[in-house]
Amino acid sequence: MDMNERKLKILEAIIRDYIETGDPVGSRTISKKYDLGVSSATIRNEMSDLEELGLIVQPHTSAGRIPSDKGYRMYVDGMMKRCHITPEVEEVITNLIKEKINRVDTLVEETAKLVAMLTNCATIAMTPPISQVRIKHIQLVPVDDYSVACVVVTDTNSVKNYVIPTPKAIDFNMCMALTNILNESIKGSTLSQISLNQLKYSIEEKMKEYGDIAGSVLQAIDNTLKQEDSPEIYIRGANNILDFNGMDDKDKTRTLLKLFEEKPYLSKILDQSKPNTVTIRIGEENVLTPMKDYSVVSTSYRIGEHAIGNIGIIGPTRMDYDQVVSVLEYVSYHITNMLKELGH
Amino acid sequence: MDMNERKLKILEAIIRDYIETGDPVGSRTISKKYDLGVSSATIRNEMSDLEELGLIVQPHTSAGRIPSDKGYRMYVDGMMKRCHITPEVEEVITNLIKEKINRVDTLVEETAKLVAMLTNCATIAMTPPISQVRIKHIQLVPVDDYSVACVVVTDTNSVKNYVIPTPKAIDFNMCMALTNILNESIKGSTLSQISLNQLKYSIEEKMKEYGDIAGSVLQAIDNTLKQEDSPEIYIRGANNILDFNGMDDKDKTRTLLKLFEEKPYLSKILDQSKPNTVTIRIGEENVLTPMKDYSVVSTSYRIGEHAIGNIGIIGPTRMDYDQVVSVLEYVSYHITNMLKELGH
DNA sequence: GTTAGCACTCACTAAACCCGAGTGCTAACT
DNA sequence: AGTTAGCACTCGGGTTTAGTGAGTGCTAAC
Repeated sequence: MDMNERKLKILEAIIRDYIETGDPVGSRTISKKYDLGVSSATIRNEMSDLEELGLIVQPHTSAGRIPSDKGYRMYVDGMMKRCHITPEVEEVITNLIKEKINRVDTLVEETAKLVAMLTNCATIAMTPPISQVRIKHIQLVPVDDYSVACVVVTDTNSVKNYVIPTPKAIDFNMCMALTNILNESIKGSTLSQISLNQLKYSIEEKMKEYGDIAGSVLQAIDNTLKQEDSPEIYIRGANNILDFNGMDDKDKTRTLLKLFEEKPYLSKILDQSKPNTVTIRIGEENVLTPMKDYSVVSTSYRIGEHAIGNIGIIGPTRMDYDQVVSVLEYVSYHITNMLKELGH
Repeated sequence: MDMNERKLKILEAIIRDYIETGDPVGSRTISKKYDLGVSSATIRNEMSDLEELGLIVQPHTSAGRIPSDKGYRMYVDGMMKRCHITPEVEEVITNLIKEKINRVDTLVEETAKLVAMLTNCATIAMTPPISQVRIKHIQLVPVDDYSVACVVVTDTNSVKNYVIPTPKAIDFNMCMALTNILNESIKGSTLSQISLNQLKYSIEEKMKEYGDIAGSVLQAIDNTLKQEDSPEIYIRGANNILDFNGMDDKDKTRTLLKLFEEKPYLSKILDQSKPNTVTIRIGEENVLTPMKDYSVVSTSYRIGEHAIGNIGIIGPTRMDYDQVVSVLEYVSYHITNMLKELGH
């Protein structure tokens, strides 16, 4: 048995209707609401085939059909339509980006909020990890005898700081000296391009008067930056998960809420997305077990050439894929665009 | 009609039992489980009085009684007992504090997590606002022509940065010059003690060669610091709110979840707490409307003399007040203690 | 003032029941 | 061969009914 034009149409009708209403959809509904020119009996036969193909399932005998993960997959691969972004939304987005353009962190945070509002899904957004963005300025500031703050200004105009324990006492003058040398060496590059360790010898050379301290401080900085290369992660619209499960399932809701407090896990969820496209993982397609009950749709935006941030949503497998994908595409496209100049 | 010894005992029994079981408690239960030496009929009469006094209520005829807000109030005011912190918990707390002592931010975050775990309530914790902590070092770093980053190292060894738009172009040398002067003036003080505006004239004097730029930059810094004087706020154990309402009430749960994404609101919740004590607001006692369905228990910890951070929990009015108060007291006492040296 | 006894209330549960949406199958029709 | 009408059957969900038991309030006796 094979797919044919009519089967596809019926599948699409089932999915559209189910996404809209949330009720299992029966043959009669389709023959009435969607104009296929055949009777419900014929549709019934086709539906029986679709079920055999694993594209739809029956929650129980004598109920209508609902799409399976595989059915949704076929839908998003072939039948999904981009949907229209209303002018009002468009305006909100552009304003948002314009206003916040100087603060990438808050821009991303606000974007997450917006996407959550538009999609009714829990939205995760993260800034690029520090190692991927170009560094405009780096500054060491003494904190106490055995620690310095390393302040990094990126070309996205966000400022990060790291408190770094140093192996040896370090004073203000030395901070300044090291700051100067560091800036000369790495200004305009990303940390993933330049390994601080490579600089070690040349810097020890230049800072002879401080002995081997400079080198070991550098080492400490390198370690900390590598360890704490974690981006900012925002989650917004968490309340939407209350509608995902048939409310019976408090345990699943709880599990999600707990995960939302684990930043490393959130970044794992978004890691799945590939650059320049919207990635959709439906139900069982998800690698991470707790996500197997949901769909994850994610994409990325770029800042300049290298820096890549992610944004994505978690929602029920029964979600309005058309809309979600449209929103994400639109948002990521615009963030990337508006930030283009910053990263050249 | 008046309270007497026996009525108090009965009230206490009702509250203890209800907190433990969650079921409305009847006269028979009390006469069996708690040894008051009188029959259920007598207790019944007393309960009728207690109800008249507004201390307990009946969810419906022919159900047992449950405490009212007023009843809980009488309980926490007079009958609550500190409860024992188990040695294991004690160890966890001390280890936590020892490990994280250098990073006040993460210390507070981890503490919130711990408290959430121990109390099964949603826990909010916040660091002191920057204006309250002593400043160890302040550093201006150029970001682009029209903005500088102001990096503030506090005597709690946490580092904050603020990106500040400047009215006029500002270069590296000027940053350094201003940095030096600022440090001389405000090192060791808190921003609430010293108004940057006071410094304006003396600084313009010292930096004559830059014209009035220094003054206006200072102004900009002052503005930003005042505006963004917001502390870090952490919320942990949000999932616990799923157990607060009788699951029927999805709306209330949703409202809470939404609020948890509004940092200013969270800080408002904790603002209610008075220094050096554990503050308890039961149900209707809360000023903030959405909190009127819950109890908020909060306290503060100190860093040095001035800096005050808050930590508190939101839970159902039916919560184990004994335990919650004990945990909060213990935790705040220990944070304050361990951080004492830092803030002298 | 305390207690035993008793009638009454009412939420909650389970069982019985009905309804309707939906299916699958068969037989007839094109 | 594909399509359709007709029909028996299934089963989830809602409604009704009855029963149960925890708990109260009142009264009368101790």
